[in-house]
Amino acid sequence: MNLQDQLREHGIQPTPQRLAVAAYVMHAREHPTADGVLERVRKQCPTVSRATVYNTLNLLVRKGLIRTQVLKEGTVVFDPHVESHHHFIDTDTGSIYDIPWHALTVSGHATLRGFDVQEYQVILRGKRRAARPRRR
Amino acid sequence: MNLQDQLREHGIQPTPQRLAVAAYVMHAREHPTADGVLERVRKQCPTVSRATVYNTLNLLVRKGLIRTQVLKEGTVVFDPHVESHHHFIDTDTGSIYDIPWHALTVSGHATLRGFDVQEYQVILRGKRRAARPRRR
DNA sequence: GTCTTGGTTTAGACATAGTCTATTCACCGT
DNA sequence: ACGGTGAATAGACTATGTCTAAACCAAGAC
Repeated sequence: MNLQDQLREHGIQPTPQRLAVAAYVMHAREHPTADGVLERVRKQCPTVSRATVYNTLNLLVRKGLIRTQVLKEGTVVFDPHVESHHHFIDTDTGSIYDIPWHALTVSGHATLRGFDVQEYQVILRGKRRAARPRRR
Repeated sequence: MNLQDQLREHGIQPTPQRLAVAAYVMHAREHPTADGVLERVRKQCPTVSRATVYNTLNLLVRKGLIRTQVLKEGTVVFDPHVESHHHFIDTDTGSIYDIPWHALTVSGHATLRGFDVQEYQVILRGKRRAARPRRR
């Protein structure tokens, strides 16, 4: 399905600016910040304003196409991966990696007295290990 | 042990301003922000500057007396609880609660390919349940 | 074709979190 | 009293994010 129809299905009028923002953020792997999206989108659409990018990102969040995550100091990051998953943060570079939901198991959250847990995630911090050399 | 000696033990010259900041933040239960600490400390020490509060908080973090946590949008919060623990965030009020380390168990983090996990915590979100009425 | 209308985009003002700098202040040893 | 070291202060500065008012644009009514 093309992006234009995907926006329309969620009740979002597809404009060139919104398409540019959505095209980038919905396929981003690096958990961009709003100003990161702005910078990137301006390469293709140099007249786009900051307000439009912020408005569009918030709109995409309200419509459930992307999520925000509080993982960096001082700024929110956007994540096109809307299903539950965990995050690993490289303490050297600040890079954020998605960890699949089923890679980790958390127990005990259902029996916490006085807390009605609706969602949770594990935040891991450490160093990215060099990928093991692939055998030919 | 009194606070003054505690600061000195960590190589921090105790000044009235630093004592006021430390006295508050080291016993705070509500995970205050820097500006929250400023506001509170000014009640007792109205001439204290923003820079001093920020400097002191950062100093206490560097010396290991408190920690920062990235749990709120747009701002860091301070936590006097320096040992590993988890956090529950009330989605209605934004209040943050500490969850003891042993209340939850996470498995799978040791076998993640390509990630050298040094620390982790679980972030839970939901609603605080009314405390069960205490029997007299 | 022109007018109107509703939603969109824009620039810039505003708000808040946090850092930095230059000056002033306070304490200590001489 | 004097000088020096570190701390505190006010205010400038940067960055993230929101808000507002005006300009813009596309679609339908005439």
